[in-house]
Amino acid sequence: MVSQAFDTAGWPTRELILLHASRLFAGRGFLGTSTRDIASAVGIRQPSMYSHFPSKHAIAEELLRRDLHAGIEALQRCAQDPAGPAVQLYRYLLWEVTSVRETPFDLRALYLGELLDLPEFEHGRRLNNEYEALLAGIIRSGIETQEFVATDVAFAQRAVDAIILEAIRCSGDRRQHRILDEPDMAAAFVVRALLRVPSRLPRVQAAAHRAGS
Amino acid sequence: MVSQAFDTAGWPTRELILLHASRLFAGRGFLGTSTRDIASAVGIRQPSMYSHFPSKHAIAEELLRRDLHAGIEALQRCAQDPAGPAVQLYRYLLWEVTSVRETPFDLRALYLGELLDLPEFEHGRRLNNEYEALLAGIIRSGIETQEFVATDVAFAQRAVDAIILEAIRCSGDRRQHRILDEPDMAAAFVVRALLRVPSRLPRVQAAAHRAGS
DNA sequence: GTCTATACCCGGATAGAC
DNA sequence: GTCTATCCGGGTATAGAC
Repeated sequence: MVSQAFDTAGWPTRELILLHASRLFAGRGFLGTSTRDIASAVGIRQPSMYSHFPSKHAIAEELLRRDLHAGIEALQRCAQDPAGPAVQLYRYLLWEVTSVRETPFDLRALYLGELLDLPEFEHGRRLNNEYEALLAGIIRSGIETQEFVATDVAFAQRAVDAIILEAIRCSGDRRQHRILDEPDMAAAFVVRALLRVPSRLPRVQAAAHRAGS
Repeated sequence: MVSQAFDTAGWPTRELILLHASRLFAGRGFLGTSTRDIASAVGIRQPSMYSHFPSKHAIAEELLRRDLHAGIEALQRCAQDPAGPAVQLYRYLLWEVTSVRETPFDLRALYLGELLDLPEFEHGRRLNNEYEALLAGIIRSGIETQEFVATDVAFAQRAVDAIILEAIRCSGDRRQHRILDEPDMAAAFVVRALLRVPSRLPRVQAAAHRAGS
């Protein structure tokens, strides 16, 4: 777990708190990380954090909010693509896995741990539901137009989520490069499993890479 | 999160500790669950736990050890099947998802949270590596015999892991029945995505269900 | 094996000087 | 905005009676 490789010179303290908190949460969980750990990673004293965030909870909430807003926007954008559900889904997965690879934040704790189950993260849960509904919409339309196999929508959505979450898991290991967090591999795996005619995959890929990716 | 539905009458205290601890870990994480919470769920006082386990860590370790031993055994058994890698993988997934559905323990925190990253769980990490090596072996042989698509072994293994982990995630929600934790759906999704000729899936399924499932 | 009592540390958060 | 000092609750674990 190297997790640096980003130039943090000149970042405002508030951003540094978000950055280091996300990485500490990833390693020890939200509840396992203390505000003292975060402050010490940033290089300030523990009470100074409270000039930037009213509570530890607020730090995680902002990380969640930023990430889910970006995901929801990307999904809405992809869902408008006239090339149909398979290309829409492929494009979204490319965007998501690329974004996970490139963000300086480590988002693992937000979705893999207990965080979203804690009662105080009601707002994050609402955003997450909105996100999942958009994803389910693309999948449903693919099943209805018979571009995808006739499978249970909820099941297919879970399977897609599973691959996205695994990409998030891998992003923590910055040792191994380009495994599941290789955007085209992840997107191809999912779309191939869903396409009614899997041999159409190369055409879907080509369409997804054409135009404003 | 209802999580009961099992008759715990007559269970020894030690087993009750494991049961309730697993469920509390699932909801608040290992580090977020206190020994007081566990004791109170079992119906004893907090120090009484130390007659059964030398530490909180030892409780999680036993849960890990039991689950990984069972998984490793099942993988070894499936890997000997003469019907080939696709059937071996399909059978193993059936076993795994069924086992996740039926166990009274809630195993989510063991694999989804920070637990395996904590330094004190070195033994669990070793077992987990052994488990993953066996799974990778089946996948590798499928790629070598060209029953599976020519893909990166590590990538395919991650994808299979992703689906198993999602089944574990779903098992917590005992509200929604039979979604990703429907054994045949999970197994079919994975094997279909890996088969070089996806139309062979029905034959693989039939073979997997024949004989000592 | 279970209890009460307790040691001792570390958690989040606040007050108030600079 | 950052600091020192501090409050107070809750954490794991142990001692020792029953």
